[in-house]
Amino acid sequence: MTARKPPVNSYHHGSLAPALIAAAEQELSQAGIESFSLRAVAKRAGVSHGAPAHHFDGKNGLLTALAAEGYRRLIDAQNERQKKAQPDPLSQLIASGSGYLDFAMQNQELFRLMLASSLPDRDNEHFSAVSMAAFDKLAVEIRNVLGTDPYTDRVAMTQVMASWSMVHGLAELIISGRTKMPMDFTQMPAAQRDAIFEDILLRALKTN
Amino acid sequence: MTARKPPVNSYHHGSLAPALIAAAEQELSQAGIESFSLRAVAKRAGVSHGAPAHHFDGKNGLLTALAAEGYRRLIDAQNERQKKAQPDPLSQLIASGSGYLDFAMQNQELFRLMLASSLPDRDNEHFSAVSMAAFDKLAVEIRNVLGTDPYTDRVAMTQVMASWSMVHGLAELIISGRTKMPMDFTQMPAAQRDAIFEDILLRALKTN
DNA sequence: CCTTATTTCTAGACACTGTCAAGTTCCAGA
DNA sequence: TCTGGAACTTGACAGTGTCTAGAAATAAGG
Repeated sequence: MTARKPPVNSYHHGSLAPALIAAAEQELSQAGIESFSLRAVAKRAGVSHGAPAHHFDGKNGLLTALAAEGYRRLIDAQNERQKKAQPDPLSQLIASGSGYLDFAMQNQELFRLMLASSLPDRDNEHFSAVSMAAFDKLAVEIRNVLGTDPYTDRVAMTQVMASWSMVHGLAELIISGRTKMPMDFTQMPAAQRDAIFEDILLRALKTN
Repeated sequence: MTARKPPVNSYHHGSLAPALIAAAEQELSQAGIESFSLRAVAKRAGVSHGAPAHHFDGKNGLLTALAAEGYRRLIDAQNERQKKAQPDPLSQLIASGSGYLDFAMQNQELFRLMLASSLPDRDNEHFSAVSMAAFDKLAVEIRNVLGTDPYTDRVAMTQVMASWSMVHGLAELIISGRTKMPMDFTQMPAAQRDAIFEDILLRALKTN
């Protein structure tokens, strides 16, 4: 239960696991998912090529842990936006979506790993817990807007799916560079971008 | 300019390129993008492991050609839906979206290759031509609904982005199995599914 | 303090991958 | 018939993830 001792020699690192996660994130953002290499991560962390497998049970295990960490930071990014927004339910929902887009644009490869890749093990305990927490967050926000609980009301759950689809689709199109030609959001003043995002995200709501 | 002769011997296949594309699609749908293997494609087509590289200039080349073929069939799937729909612009737009979802659900790995992977070379001539054709199709449908051209009118282009985001996000969430818990579209009567899809897709439209 | 167990990490081997260069087989035009 | 070039094979290469055996360090028990 006590904290790990600091590294005292060159053989035993002391706390390799978090160091490997950090190295993996650097490697992921620079090399991309498709050419992500376990051995490159090991080299980056200064350990032998077999070390990561011992801590994370293989490549998929490391990517699963990294993706779980990503979900925590996705929720952080959403909370960050919501703190600056008006407290009414609708503003909070829009802010949540804006945070989703912030995270996607600032962590493109990590976002793709979390949501568009089949490499992470979705049955993993930590991963499914934190990804369900992200989903729950949206469900609560929708409930606050509509006044009905998505988990019991089918109309509200359809609203959840619509909102999620909209924000997720927009994120995917942006980070894959597919919006560059029609309207390049990444080269746009933040205020203008936010306004368009809000316009688009609001459409997912069926309030009548 | 004459058609290729049929294969007359075992050395020269005669028309290996399309055979490799077909083999690649089988391999893709069964193994998935992440573990797609050029050599497995070669084995499937009954040729040596170096043959595919000669025709498609490497793995990326083959996947690029396959993704381009996928776009053609995506457009086919959309047209198929539209033929059965009412001729008014709004019904045609919805049908186009439904065809998009049909294709995604029936060709999950191919869809992911086309739209969520960075493996295909998006600067490739054929690929960019056919993917822009798919985009143009949506732009025309939006123009028919709104009466203004997205390429000159910013509001209309925002409408294009919203519609695309919505249908694309929904497709991604479905094929990655992320809608299974809240509402499992794949285990649903087609009519009910279509109705929900229409409900969701219509939200992207801002008609007031 | 010494011995023993256990965890952490290394090192080597294995099968597999994509790519490249060189060689073989076949076709087509002169 | 000859010759150039296209189609395809073959072998080699560096790189990958995973597995196993072993070395190095810490922790536990006497």
